[in-house]
Amino acid sequence: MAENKIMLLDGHSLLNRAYYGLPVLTNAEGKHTNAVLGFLNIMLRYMEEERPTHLLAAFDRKEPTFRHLKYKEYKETRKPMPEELREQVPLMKEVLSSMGIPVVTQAGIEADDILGTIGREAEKEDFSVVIVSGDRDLLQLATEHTKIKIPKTRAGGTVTEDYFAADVEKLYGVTPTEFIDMKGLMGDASDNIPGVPGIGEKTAAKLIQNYHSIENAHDHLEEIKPAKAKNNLREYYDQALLSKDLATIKTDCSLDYQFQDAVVGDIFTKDAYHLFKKLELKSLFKYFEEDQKEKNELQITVTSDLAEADAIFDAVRAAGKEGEAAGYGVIGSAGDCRGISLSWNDKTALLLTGGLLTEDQLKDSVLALLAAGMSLYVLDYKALLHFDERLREYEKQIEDVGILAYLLNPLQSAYDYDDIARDYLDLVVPSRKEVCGKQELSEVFSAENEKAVNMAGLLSYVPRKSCPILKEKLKEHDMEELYLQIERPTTATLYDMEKYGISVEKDALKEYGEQLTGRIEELEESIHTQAGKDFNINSPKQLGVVLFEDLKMPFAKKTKTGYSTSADILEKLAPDYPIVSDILEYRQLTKLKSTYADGLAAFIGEDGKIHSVFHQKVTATGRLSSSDPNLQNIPIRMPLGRAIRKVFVPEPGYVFVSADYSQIELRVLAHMADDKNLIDAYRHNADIHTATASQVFGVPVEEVTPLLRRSAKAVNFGIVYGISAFGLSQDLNISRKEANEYIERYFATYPGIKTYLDGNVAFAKEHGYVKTLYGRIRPIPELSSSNFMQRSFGERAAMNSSIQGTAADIIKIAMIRVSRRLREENLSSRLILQIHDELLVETKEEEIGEVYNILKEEMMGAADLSVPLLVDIEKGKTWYEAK
DNA sequence: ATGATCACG
DNA sequence: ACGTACGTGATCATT
Repeated sequence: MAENKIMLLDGHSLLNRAYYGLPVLTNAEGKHTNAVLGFLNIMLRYMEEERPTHLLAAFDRKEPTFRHLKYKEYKETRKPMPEELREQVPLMKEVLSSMGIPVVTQAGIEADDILGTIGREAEKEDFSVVIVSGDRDLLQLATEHTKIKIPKTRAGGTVTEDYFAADVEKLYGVTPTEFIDMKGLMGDASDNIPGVPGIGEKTAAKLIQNYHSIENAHDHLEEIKPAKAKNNLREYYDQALLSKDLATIKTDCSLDYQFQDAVVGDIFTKDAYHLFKKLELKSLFKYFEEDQKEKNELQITVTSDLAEADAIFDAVRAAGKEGEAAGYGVIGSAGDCRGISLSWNDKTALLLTGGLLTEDQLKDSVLALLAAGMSLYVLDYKALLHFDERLREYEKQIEDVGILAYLLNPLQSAYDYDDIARDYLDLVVPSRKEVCGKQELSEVFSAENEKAVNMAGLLSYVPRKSCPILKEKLKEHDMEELYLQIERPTTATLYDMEKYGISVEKDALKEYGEQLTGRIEELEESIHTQAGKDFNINSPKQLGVVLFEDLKMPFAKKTKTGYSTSADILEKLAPDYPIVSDILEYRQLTKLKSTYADGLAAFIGEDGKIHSVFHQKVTATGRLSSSDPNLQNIPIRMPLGRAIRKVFVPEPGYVFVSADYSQIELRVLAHMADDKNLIDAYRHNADIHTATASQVFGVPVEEVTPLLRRSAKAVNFGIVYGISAFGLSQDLNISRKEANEYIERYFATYPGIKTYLDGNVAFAKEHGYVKTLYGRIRPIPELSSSNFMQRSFGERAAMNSSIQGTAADIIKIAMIRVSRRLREENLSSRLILQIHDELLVETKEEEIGEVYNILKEEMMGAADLSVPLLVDIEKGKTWYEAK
């Protein structure tokens, strides 16, 4: 018969260790989960290692006191537990209970004593015992049959120290019992055990090795060698005995528990699964997979037979006639399509290409479903437009569940089928990565690959099942109009921009890069000469050492890993050190070379164009983002960088027309805050930074100096970012006190702004999110943090998000209307880029006038605010000239 | 994979 | 006392 083995967990100690070992982690609701996750990881690992038959956790009854906190004279020395950890204690107990693991707590008995008592009782019952704790105090409980496991976080991973009695003796030279006496002598500051003054670890170990107990040592007081130890032991004998008592873990408490309850069963229960799901402990989902598999496995019909496919389309169409919608997904992409996935009623089918069934046939059949009035639910509408752009004609019959999920919570990192299944269907399914690895589904797909078939089925099953749920939630949050009027129509616009791309003059770009290389080599040599040695200038680490150690420059500021060598620090040093100016220039040029000259060149396609990707489900605020390459951060501020825009050119017969909103965020703020003063300034078409300077600093407009204007501009920016004195002081290189005065004067000038921002933060604290003018939400979990820094961040984000988000909403409206006008008026000009507050239109030369009008009208008219939305328009033969 | 840095709005 | 401006993506160095 297998031996019984019980594993005892020191609840608070492990939670504490896990909390400090892992970075902050929260779920979408803002619940902190890092300690819970860390605890579970340690627990699961040790269960694997030890294979215990029994398992339980001990917690202190009340506050996560450490031992002896009840002695109030020591209380002050103990730091209070951070709120983020405190809130995880009840959570952890709930998690353990859900896994069927007993949580033992008892009034007036500390966790240590619970562990000690149960450990000894278990030994008596012939269990082998494993006690897991982050606290070395527990070592006194080690015996021949009781092992103490202490997890330690070291350089990323967790390493474990295992101690039986013999191991304790080997390490300290004393038995576990003697360990208590040793501790009584040396004390423990972190545990508030006073010990004997002047006796540290060395002396304590020697005394106990010789005399085996404090009492016996005291009996042989005269023999004790170092006079200091002798005298102190005499003088502090009572304190030593008290300390010993404090350090002793009780093993004879009266507890209410039964070994039977601690028998390890299936810990991955349905309850645990739901709790993990709520907490978004994604890394643990895999443990449930085996159990859940049967429930998740879809009944999928797989066919590439033409007649069978027709029958399926007929069935889908029939469901459509009944008012049902179908889920739709594609295996592969245009020109490389392995098949499509359809879900309707409770059926799922894969129609594979091959034989008589072709990609075009499948596309046509799906289009026919739409033509018959059927609605389709999809995971990624833009991707499907790339597959078959005729779908755009049926936009109103297509729902993009990825977008819906993004609107409901824009903070998620992904909105793939598995994320939506998990979040809205309570379904844990293998992720894309698990099924395909680094490859595409179309590459690994075959009808025999069960996992791939299942995943392909999910591509239509998940959107069909989840869409009604998502739409209901969208309604609850009043975001239906945002979705229908703004988000859904935006998708096709982005598709168009991706498809058209932008032409780039390859040779000019190459020459630009070569020009840079020449200067970079010069600088590199100069820097190495001045430094007196060769080093990698691109390595902040090496650079920091050269500047602040070798050359002993001042203003050394540390980052986590070394000295900060950021531009704002280097700029302060540049006037005094020529090498620093060279480094700054070097940095600038290598950035241009690697990211732009070389980086962009790698994306030029056979058509001579760059087709960047626009993301609609990425940002927290509702802005778009761009990648592969990012065309929203092409240089413009510095002349040399700006020059790269010369290589972006329109197609022959076209010019670029660029239209950008003038200070849209500040105008949005003026409107939303309804601040009379700021609204007035905009209505009078004032230079807003000058007007702000004049009012804030109390000087007539004519007397506003460039410096004052610059300061006012920084304040205006700061307001939009969620003002902070520190941030402003950094930006303007002034003292924090001065920055504070600027801010106060600003708020005195524009009291409506202050009221609005405060109100926004208050709303966010109450609801956990902020809203834009068009109802878009941005959750801000940091606001409930007890950590000052995080909470402050949350407050700034609350102030900024509704402004930035509303501006983003407005620009999307403008984009939709501009592309609609261009299309409806049968113009050849097309919208090709959006850079947050700017639209770039590749404009046929004969259409310049019309395009100007369309841009002005639609951008200015995109929103009806209490201030005018001004738009600056320019045209040019390159992007450089159009700005 | 993560952090530092820097390009843009 | 705490230590930062808001929102992105790309690159390089380093673990």
